[in-house]
Amino acid sequence: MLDIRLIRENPDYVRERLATRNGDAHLKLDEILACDKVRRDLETRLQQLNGDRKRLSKEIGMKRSKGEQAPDLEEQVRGIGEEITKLTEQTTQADEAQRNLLLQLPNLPHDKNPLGADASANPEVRVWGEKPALSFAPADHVALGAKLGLFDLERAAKISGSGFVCYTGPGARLERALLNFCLDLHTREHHYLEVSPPFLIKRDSMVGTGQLPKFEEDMYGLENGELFLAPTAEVPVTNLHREEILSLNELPKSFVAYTPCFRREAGSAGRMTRGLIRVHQFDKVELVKLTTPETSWDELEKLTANAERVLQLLGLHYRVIELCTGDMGFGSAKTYDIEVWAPGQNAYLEVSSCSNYTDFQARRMNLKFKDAEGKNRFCHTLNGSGTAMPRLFVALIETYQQADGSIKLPEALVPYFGAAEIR
RNA sequence: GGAGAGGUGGCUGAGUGGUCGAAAGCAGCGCUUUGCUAAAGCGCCGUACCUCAAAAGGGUACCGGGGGUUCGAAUCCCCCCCUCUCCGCCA
Repeated sequence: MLDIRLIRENPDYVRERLATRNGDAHLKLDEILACDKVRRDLETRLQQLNGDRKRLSKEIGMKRSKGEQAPDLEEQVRGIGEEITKLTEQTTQADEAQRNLLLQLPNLPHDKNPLGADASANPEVRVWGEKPALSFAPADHVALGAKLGLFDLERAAKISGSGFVCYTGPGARLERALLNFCLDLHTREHHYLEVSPPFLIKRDSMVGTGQLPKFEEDMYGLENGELFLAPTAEVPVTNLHREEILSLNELPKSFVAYTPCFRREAGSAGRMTRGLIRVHQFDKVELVKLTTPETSWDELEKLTANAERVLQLLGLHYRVIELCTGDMGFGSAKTYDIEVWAPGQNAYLEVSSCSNYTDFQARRMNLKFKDAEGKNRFCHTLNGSGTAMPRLFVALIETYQQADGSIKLPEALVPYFGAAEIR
């Protein structure tokens, strides 16, 4: 959520920054400013009336204690009270209207972000490794999975519909190995605190990280819309400290969490959805940081490097791209995507998206910290997947496939998988 | 699911209709004194919003959340949420 004061004081700046995004958010500013004006006028009048009532009621109390009556005063205050009731209602309405408008606005992109309308304008930041030179035509992960019995898409569809996967045998074991590998790496070497959060999330928390109110159709909901299946561990983990004031010396806070993620993926059928590439339920190991505004940009670089380390240790070729203003997610001020090479797809797959949300989520969650001067300020929040499993799984088996259709696993994974190859 | 107890400022904890935004203690910040790895004394010490060009200042709201009674609610009434104890059920 953007700061209403920033909007009020620098409307042109905010409008200009929002206009670099896709969408029409920048056109809503006038409506918000008008609403803000109405709200403040109502509030000022309401406060005057409350003050009057408070003062006069006190006077009545004093007279009563001296044994005097004051029927005329009481009548006057009663009248004020009726007006207060009316004004309170109007003020509450204006307040809610303003908040609802603000919740529709995306975050301001960072001033230095590359400008652009869509993914084609995303600059490549760096590349690690090289495309593996296979001496044979690489098989696609769906074919490899069928041959080696790694997963069963048909039967998963029988149980739950299309877009679900059931890992089987060595596939299920490989999935588990990857999760444990990531969790161990981020806890032991990168010193993140592991948390295992709830997967069902209240509406408030979904609003806190920005999934709601705008993107309800992307979520799975239960209990008449009061609970949602977590679309990413970002939601429960970032909300851990909502409504809290953290002390300076405990920041930055770094969390790593494994959760399954549930997404409707509404409207994305048909494009790059083959096999495991885009499914309704997938496992992910997520990184989350709560920082001060002063350190958040450095921390984003570190978090991204931590996420990249997973691919480096697994020997997977990848590239890092920076998202241009038009391609960035709703709450993000700056995002790096990590895309891993998948030979069977002959394409890069996004496995990790590392974002700085600045104070956008913190304002929604009311998450603050006490700075060196003792003032309370909003935290910055960051998150990035330390990797979405199905796609990592795809890149891994496609990269390490052998001519005979078996898979030779990278060194780092062998202790987790318990064998060096799958055949 | 049933019965009971409770929810007050960073923490502990007073406060049952009016001068209570709220005693006291602890923690924190500042100053003074004494000196030595600390003590004592004094002062400050919630959040949000409104007002003000800004600072200073002023104001309003907030005692789990919402509604009600009343001239006036932390305090009385109703509903909800959460925590704890006991019982039931169950992995």
